[in-house]
Amino acid sequence: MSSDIWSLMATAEATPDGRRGARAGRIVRVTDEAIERIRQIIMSGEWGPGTRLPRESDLAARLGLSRNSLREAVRALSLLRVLEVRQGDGTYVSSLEPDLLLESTRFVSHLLADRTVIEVFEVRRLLEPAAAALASVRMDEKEHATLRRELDRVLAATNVEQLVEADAAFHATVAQASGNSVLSSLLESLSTQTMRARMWRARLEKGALDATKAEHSRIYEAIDAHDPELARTVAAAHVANSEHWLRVDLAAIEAAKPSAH
Amino acid sequence: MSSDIWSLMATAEATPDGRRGARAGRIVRVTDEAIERIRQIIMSGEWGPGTRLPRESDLAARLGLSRNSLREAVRALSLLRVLEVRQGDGTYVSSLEPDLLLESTRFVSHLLADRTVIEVFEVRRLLEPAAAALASVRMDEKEHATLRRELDRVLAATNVEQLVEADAAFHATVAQASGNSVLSSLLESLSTQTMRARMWRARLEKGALDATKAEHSRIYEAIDAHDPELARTVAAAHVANSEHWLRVDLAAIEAAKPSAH
DNA sequence: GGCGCCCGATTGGTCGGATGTTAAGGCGTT
DNA sequence: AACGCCTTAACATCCGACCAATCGGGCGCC
Repeated sequence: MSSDIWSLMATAEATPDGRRGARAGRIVRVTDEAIERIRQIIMSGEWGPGTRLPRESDLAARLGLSRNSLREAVRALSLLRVLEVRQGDGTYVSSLEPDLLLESTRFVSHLLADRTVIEVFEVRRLLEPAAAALASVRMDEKEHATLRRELDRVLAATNVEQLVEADAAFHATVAQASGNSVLSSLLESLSTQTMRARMWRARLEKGALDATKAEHSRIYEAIDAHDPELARTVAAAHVANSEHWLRVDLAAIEAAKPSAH
Repeated sequence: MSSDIWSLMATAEATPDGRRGARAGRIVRVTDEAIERIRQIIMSGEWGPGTRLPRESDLAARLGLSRNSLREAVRALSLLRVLEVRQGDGTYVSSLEPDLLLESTRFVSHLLADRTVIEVFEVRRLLEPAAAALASVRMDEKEHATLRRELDRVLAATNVEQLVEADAAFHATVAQASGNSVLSSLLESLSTQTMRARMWRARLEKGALDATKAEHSRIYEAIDAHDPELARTVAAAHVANSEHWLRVDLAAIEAAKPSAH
């Protein structure tokens, strides 16, 4: 029923002999239990952002497992940006800011299959216009100047590499100006470099470069005019067009394949 | 500039003596390098979904590190649902389906601070109406009957636990019926149990139970009528109201706190 | 043919130790 | 007194080896 598998993990106390309570016959790996225990401690507030954890051997003793197994748990939580390990110093709870935590989403989004990349794009189509609309009313003078520079870089770019880089920076600036860090982090996580490269490659080949650059100008102008509805509209149009070029590239790849049976 | 820190990791070949190329003086932990190497191998297509990896000792040798360090890397990728480890059998690449990969997002969303939970909700407000609209035109007869049952469970629920459970199931059904697995996975990841419990608790205390149940009925009816615009509207209203009750609960918690300095 | 036992393969977990890195405090110089 | 160097203790990093738990398949027995 409930799909929150982590919540189902046993949270039984570690017994003195190091064995864990195998509730209902379900065996639990000590490392997974440690991961869950640490998460619980953080969620309980006992360890807030920036807290320094006990040193590995002490924490291993407290959780009732070996240092090596604990290290597996710490490494996993470190990849999720929940913990921050500094060699020679100690292990700390990260700031737990959304942009940090949602980096893990970026990590896995690179691994999505071509089929699901289209679905990712449908989600972007929902988020990007909202971010542009928010940015148009919240953006201050400083961010404004930055966006103008990013736009100029997009307009000046000529090859795929430059285009991808400038395009990413432009959209990141808009997203961050939305004032919603979850929204901007999610948006950045869902926009991978490979995806961007595909789109720009297709556009270059089909001679759609100037049209796309013009779309960026329209977004900038709408935000510059503090017009949220216009910003929403032009951003939506831009994403829809981007999706089109992604499909073009995907179709080209599909056609090039020898197509198994 | 570029925030894709993983891409910046050195991908130098492991040298015979096990040391890694410390390019530009930057030290790289062997485990982090192994994580990146494995990701690269999967992205290259050499290891597709379901592929069985070489056994730990062989893979450790190939990547030029010890079995213990490799296990840290495997454990981390296992938490991200990229790898699937079966004791006594072997380690496999997971299906890499979005619902699996995005579970990591659910894991970290539990750790977001109260302040950012509001931001999460603003994102849900963007996604939920779209999911309802999609569901209203794509949902088939079977899913339809399921949704009807889930609605009845919501209407029959009386305490917070039942409400949270039934509510989660109802919205999950709608999201999955949208036909976009990325959208539904993201939506589920952003809706934590604690968040739901807070909202329902506030609604129970303020006597807003029947009104909220009616909102669920409206959503069901709109989908039943295959009316996407109506579904979008009632879903948006529902999320907006939910956000209101979340704010009520957050304010109550804030007021209860002794307020530091 | 079907059932059950056994064995090889593989991951799970632990231990002890050698090594490199870091922060902090003491000490000398300026 | 202020600054910079050096020592030292604390800590994470990494390794090799060992045994336990588990799974899957093969073999033999019924």
